[in-house]
Amino acid sequence: MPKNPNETNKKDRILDVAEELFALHGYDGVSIRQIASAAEVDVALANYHFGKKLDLFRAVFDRRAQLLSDTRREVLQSYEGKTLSLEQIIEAFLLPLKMAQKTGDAGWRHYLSLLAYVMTSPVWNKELLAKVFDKRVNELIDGLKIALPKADDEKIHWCYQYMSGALALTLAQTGRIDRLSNNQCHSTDFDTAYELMVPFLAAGFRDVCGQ
Amino acid sequence: MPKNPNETNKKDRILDVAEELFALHGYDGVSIRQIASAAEVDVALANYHFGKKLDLFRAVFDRRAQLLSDTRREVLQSYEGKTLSLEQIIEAFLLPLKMAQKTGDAGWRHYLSLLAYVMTSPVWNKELLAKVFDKRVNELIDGLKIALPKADDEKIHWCYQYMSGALALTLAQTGRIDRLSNNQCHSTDFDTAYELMVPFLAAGFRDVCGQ
DNA sequence: CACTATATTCAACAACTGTTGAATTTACAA
DNA sequence: TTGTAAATTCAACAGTTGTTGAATATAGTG
Repeated sequence: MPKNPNETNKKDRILDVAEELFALHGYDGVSIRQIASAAEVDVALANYHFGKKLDLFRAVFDRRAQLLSDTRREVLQSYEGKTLSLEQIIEAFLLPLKMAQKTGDAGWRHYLSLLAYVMTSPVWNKELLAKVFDKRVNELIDGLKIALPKADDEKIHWCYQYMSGALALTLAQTGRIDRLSNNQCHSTDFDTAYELMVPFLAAGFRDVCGQ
Repeated sequence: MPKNPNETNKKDRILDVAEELFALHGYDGVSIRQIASAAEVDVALANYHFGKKLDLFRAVFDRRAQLLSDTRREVLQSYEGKTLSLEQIIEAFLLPLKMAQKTGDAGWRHYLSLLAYVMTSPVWNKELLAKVFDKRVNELIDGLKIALPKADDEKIHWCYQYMSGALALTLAQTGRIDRLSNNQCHSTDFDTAYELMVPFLAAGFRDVCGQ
């Protein structure tokens, strides 16, 4: 029985299950048979719909990546013309945290964990992130340069990486913060993570990148 | 021919090669045969020295983990009695960045990438980090509570996670900052990463955690 | 030298991997 | 109903996986 009883479409079921398992165990940690089995589907069906395993992985990644990148563009365009504040740029970058809580479904949570896996992997990083996200990211960095005019490029890029890392570890939902805090904090609490991360990062940017 | 021509000990060669390959492709992305082949060693030898694949992975992780945790303890003990400043706590946490540059060898760089892999993985995180690192980490968090007396525990734990993420992505050395900056910045430049990360994080902590 | 423990290799196992072609079922339009 | 394309299953392939037991080599000791 599939987790979402409304989900009778086998093609989508394969994507959903693959998304969850890839996020948890990585690309090489999951076999097509495990995915097919969990989706209650024949092994050959995944191949019929998505081709090779690598193509299935790309399909899983791309499904929500485009939506994420597009939403980021919309957010940035809503400020059209006006100069973006530092906080607004950070909020646009942290948008993934907002995506999951809006719908509230588990699929997005799994996907964001997968996104963290890709962001922190030396191999996937190069292949997958560039295609969909780089254009928006360059816009964000250009915005940072305007919002922090006194900073040189090197400092901005390093601070951007710190921001990216803080986001990635939160998206990963490793459960570590739950353990370290004796269950006072929860990995899945993206609301609190977002509320505190914005001022944390803004203060860091201002301190390192002047003014 | 092994990369380090002085390294004739096959047992150590297996560890070195496994360290590099596990860091790059993850646990499931590397086979024992690939490791043995790269180390120019028979497949069965890895099993003879380290047992099962999982034990080999643990051996690779533990080799430098203990040294890292011990060095952190020494740093913290050197301040014995005195109250730690926020910057000193952050510096103790960012110690891994210092370990690699001190020796300058590639082995540490590979290991830190592996550490990032473990830190960001939902499964390894739980199994490996707790054993060796949790004691020191709790000391660091206690230090943060003293250095930031007005902050409640929840905020400190979240800020700690942001710090942890910023460190992890840097340790991962994904090469993304190199591409985004058009090779102005380099993933392996731990010196610059450290110099800028300390004030960045300190400012974030102070802003979110009062004082 | 002979003895012994350690180190290393060889050959093989059963299980699992991704992938495919043909057969079968289902959905749907004419 | 018949015809047709899409969806799904079945069975099988060649290669790879982790692991092991026996055989051989090496190093060090008496």
